[in-house]
Amino acid sequence: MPEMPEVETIVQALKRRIVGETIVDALVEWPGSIARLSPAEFSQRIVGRRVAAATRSGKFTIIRLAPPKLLVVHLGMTGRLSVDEASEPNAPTSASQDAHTRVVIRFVSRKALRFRDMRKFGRIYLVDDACEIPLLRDLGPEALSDTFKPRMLRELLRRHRRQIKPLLLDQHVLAGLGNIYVDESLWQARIHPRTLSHVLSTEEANRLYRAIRKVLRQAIRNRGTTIRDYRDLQGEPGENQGVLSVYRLQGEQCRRCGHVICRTMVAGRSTHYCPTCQPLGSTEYAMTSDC
DNA sequence: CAATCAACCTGGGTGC
DNA sequence: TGCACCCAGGTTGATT
Repeated sequence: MPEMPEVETIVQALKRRIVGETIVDALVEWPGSIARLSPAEFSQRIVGRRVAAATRSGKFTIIRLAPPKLLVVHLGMTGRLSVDEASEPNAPTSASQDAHTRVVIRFVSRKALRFRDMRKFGRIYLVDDACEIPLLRDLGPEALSDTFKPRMLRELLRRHRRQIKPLLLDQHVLAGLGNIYVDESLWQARIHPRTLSHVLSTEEANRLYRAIRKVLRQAIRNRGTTIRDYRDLQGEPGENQGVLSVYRLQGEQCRRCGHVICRTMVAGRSTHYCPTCQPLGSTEYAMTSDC
C-alpha cells in the first residue's frame, strides 16, 4: 500500500499527536505483526517509555523512545496507523474502525496508537539500533534528500545493469519509490519501464531525476495516493489519485500525446505506460509484445 | 549478476 | 447464489 509519500504523511501527523506520550501497555492481537519478539516480551520492553520523536527512513516509520529504543513500523501492503483520542476509551467507535487491528499501544493520557493490517505483511520492530533491521540498514539514498544529486542517480544507473523499473523499486538502490510512483516517474521522464538502466543517456537520467522529485513532492503535497486501503493517521484518504498520469489508467488516453495507455507485467508488478511517449530503444524493441 | 516466480495473507471484483 | 479466478500500494528467497 504505502510508498514514501504516504509514510511521510503519517509521520508528520505522528509528530503532532504522539510525541511526549508515555506508554502504559501494549495489546497484541496478532503476534505475527511483531518481529522477533513474543507479545509478552514486546509489551514488557515498551511499557514506561516515552515517545521522543517520529521520523521516516524510506518506507519505514521510526518512533524514537526514551529510555532509548526504536519502535520501527513497516506498513507492508495494507498496514495503517491511527491514533485513538483519549475521549474514546480504547473501544473503536465503529466496527469498521476495529477491523484488522493487530496491535494497540496505549498511553498514560488514554490516547492509543493503533496498527491495523488486513494482509498481515506489515511488521513492527522494537530494536536498539536501526542496523538490526536488514533492509533499513541497507537502504539506498533517500530520493528526496538534499544530498541526493543528479550525478548520484546517473552513477547508480550505470553501476547496475538492470531494467529501470525493478531497479527503481529496489529499496537497496533508492529509498522511497513503489509501484505507483515508479510508473508515474517513468511516464514523466518519457522512459520505457524495461529500458536497461546503463543505456540511459545523461539527458534521460537527468529527466528521470527531475521526474522522481516532482512526482514524490506532488504526492506528499496531496497527502498520498488512495487507491483502496491507504488512510492517513486521521483515517482520511489522500488526494493524489486525482493527478495520476498512467497508474491504473490503461485504456485511457495519454494526457501528453493522446495515445492509449498500456498495462503489462514487469518484474512481476503491474506496469502502466504510454507506448508512444515511452518508446523502448530499437535494439530491444523486437523483444516486446506488450499491449 | 539479473530475471522470474513463489511465498507471505486477506478480501474485492468479475465472469460463468 | 456460488465458485473459480485474477488482482492488490511490499519484500524476501529459491531457482534458472
